[in-house]
Amino acid sequence: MAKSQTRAAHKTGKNAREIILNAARAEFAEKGFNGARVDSIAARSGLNKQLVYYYFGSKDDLYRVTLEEAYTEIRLREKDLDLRSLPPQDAIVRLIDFSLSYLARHREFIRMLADENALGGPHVKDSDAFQRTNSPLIEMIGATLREGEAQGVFRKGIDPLDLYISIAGMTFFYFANGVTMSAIFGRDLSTPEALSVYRDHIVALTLAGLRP
Amino acid sequence: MAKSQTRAAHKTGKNAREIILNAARAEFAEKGFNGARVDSIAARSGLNKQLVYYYFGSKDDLYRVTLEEAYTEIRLREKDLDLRSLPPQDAIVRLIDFSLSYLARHREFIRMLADENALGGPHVKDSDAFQRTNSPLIEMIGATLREGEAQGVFRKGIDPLDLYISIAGMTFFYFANGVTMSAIFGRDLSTPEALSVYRDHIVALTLAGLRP
Amino acid sequence: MAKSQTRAAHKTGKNAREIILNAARAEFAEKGFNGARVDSIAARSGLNKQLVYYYFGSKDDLYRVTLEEAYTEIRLREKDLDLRSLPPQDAIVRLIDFSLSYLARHREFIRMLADENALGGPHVKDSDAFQRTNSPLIEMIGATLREGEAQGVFRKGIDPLDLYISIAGMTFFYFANGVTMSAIFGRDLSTPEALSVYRDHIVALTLAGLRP
Amino acid sequence: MAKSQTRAAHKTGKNAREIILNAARAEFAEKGFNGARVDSIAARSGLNKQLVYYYFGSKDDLYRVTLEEAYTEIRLREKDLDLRSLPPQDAIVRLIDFSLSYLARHREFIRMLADENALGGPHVKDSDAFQRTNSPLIEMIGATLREGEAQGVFRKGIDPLDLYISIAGMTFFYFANGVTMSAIFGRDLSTPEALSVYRDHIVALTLAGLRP
DNA sequence: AATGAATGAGTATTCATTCAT
DNA sequence: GATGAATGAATACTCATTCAT
Repeated sequence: MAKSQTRAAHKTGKNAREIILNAARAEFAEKGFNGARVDSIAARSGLNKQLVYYYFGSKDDLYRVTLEEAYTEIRLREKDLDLRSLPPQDAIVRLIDFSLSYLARHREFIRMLADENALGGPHVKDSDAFQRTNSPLIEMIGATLREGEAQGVFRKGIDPLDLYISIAGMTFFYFANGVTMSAIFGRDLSTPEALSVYRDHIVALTLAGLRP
Repeated sequence: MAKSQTRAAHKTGKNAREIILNAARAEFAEKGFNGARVDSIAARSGLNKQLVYYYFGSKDDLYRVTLEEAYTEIRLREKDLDLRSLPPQDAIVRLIDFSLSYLARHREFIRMLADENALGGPHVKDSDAFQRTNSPLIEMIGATLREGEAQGVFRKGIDPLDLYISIAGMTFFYFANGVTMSAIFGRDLSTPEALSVYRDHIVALTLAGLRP
Repeated sequence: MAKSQTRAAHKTGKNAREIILNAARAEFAEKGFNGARVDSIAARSGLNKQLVYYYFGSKDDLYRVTLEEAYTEIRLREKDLDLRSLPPQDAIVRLIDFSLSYLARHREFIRMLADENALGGPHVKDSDAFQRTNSPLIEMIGATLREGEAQGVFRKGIDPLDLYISIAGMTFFYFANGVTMSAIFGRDLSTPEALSVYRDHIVALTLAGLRP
Repeated sequence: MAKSQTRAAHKTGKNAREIILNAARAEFAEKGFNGARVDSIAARSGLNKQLVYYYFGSKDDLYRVTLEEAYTEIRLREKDLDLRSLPPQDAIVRLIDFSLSYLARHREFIRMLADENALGGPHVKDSDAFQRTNSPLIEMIGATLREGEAQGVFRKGIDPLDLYISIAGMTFFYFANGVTMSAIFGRDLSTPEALSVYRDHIVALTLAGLRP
């Protein structure tokens, strides 16, 4: 498989850099930064270890780039959300659903984010890209809140970043800490049904929580 | 320092096992499971590496026990919460405040939990202790919700576990992912003021969110 | 089992020293000197590790004593052979059969002897006991050969030690190197049938080989 | 010395793999599998420890390959014996002399074989190479025996493998267990004279033993 | 751009042995 | 005699990184 992937890559003109990044994302997501092996990333990519160093310089740099790419991607998706075109309450629901579905589909993003934070953020701190990829989200949420206030459906004085953090917390935590919670509370949270029930719960809680 | 710690331990009758566990908690919290070094744990404890193996058998087992102890401790504190003695809304506020202050004081718990989950829960899965340390919290929250319903201050049909997860999510995420969020949104979330503002936000959101 | 063995030992008055020696023989035979573990010997004996040191001082000394005991035992059995009471040719057959059956029953003796020799005999060299436990065998074989010569059934000039070595070689090697030989030649040498055929071969070869 | 050996190796085009194998053979022969140290093998080779793992994967695998190479070499020499070109009795003498001189010159082969068998053959069992390196010897001995029968100089019905084992036993045992035998019987068996006398003994015993 | 070979510094774990009681 | 606790010195094995081509 590795071999054919390489060949395919050569044919399609896909460059080695991108192939390595994909392999790195998978490896880092699975094992964390410290658990990941450069050898393993090379093997996953079907290329050799030295190319990893040729393109990325070090394991730390590779991790940083992988993280940046993950953030870049989610920022792109957030732009598509277009919350402003929706009635305020629908906008909040869409935001919650987007967050849940994106995280459900991108476990590797959860893993990398949790890992990076658990380690104290050493790669984020070294990166300019994070500051530059200013999220449009806070502004969009701010506009939604103002519109909701104007329409009388939301309370006044809600801080958009705090709201974002609370929504992100409720969604991220569900996936990120599902393993220990399932173990402790004896309820399987990984089923679509459990997720659907939880989604309705946080939608209701948030919408009601924003009412004047 | 190491020597005097050992001597002090001997004087106070504290046993080696406990000393090692404390050192392990600090090391694992700081570096994560893979980043932690058994050598470093031994050095922190002021004892030698072989004793770690004498008492715990392996790095994995030591991690598991450390995690179990951390859970045991939080369960003890949760029992003291005594939510039933409070009016329903006050009980929810106390729950949120407890969660925030416990996590603020026990960053090592956050780190270990995030790390364990990021790695897929390998130690939790091997442990019977987790299943046995049934949390009294969900039941307490259930009673609070029922009382709130009876008094007409809470909506019907709220699932206590879902509520717990959403509160835990909002609080845990704030601390756990603070590093990347501060970096991306350019607001320092680690100040007491920022925390206080956020606390008021989630208290308001949750209380309003529970109203009928 | 370990516990009951200890208790049994105490009841029967069997002393700890002997129990440890039995455990050591089994462990050394199974794993060789370097592969054997003092911990494992203690566990097998049902006693604790420190007693091993109390009685034997070191792993090397324990090995030496175990080897000496093994030799002492085979010397005792050799004395019972009483070759002198048999006609010369019968005596040789009895010698071969004794060697085969003793080795078949005492694989641990084979293992320890092979191991000690493979390591260059470090324990034998430190032991006075080996020199003192002068084997009666060579003298018995010498008498048998002289009697055979006198009766005209054996050639002259056969050295009893050389004969002993050749017989010991043919018998010892069969058991000692059976594993590699079975693997290489694809014939299972561990069956009673294979042993019986081989026994007849070396009896015939030796008796014919001694004829004038 | 180590350095110059490496350089010399590079100059002569000898590759690292072969250098390591030579070092391994010496170390394993001297200390046995469990007594041998990977560090020591690396030091002997003048290369570093990690290369040992790069080329061989593990200590066990290195041992297996070393053992296979030792067998491969003796098989090559056995092919040169060309017993069929000799009169039957001379062929047997040549077989005995080959066995004695090969073992005398290759003590490391004796040590490794004894060690492997004493440990129960763990490496032989994992190896396909042993089964594949079918020895030509048994067939050659078989042909010699048939020719001897035809000429009336050998008895009928002698099994070639049994004969091989008895000869191998007499020769191997002399070298393999010489240390303990010298210690017990008080005769130095390591002198050329002692060997020469023993050689004549087993030649005479075997030839006479094969007569009709 | 690409790769087989090589290495410094570590990393969890083991083990014979001793201490203190 | 007997034992739980403690330790110095290894020991097999790993891993990010670099060299040479």
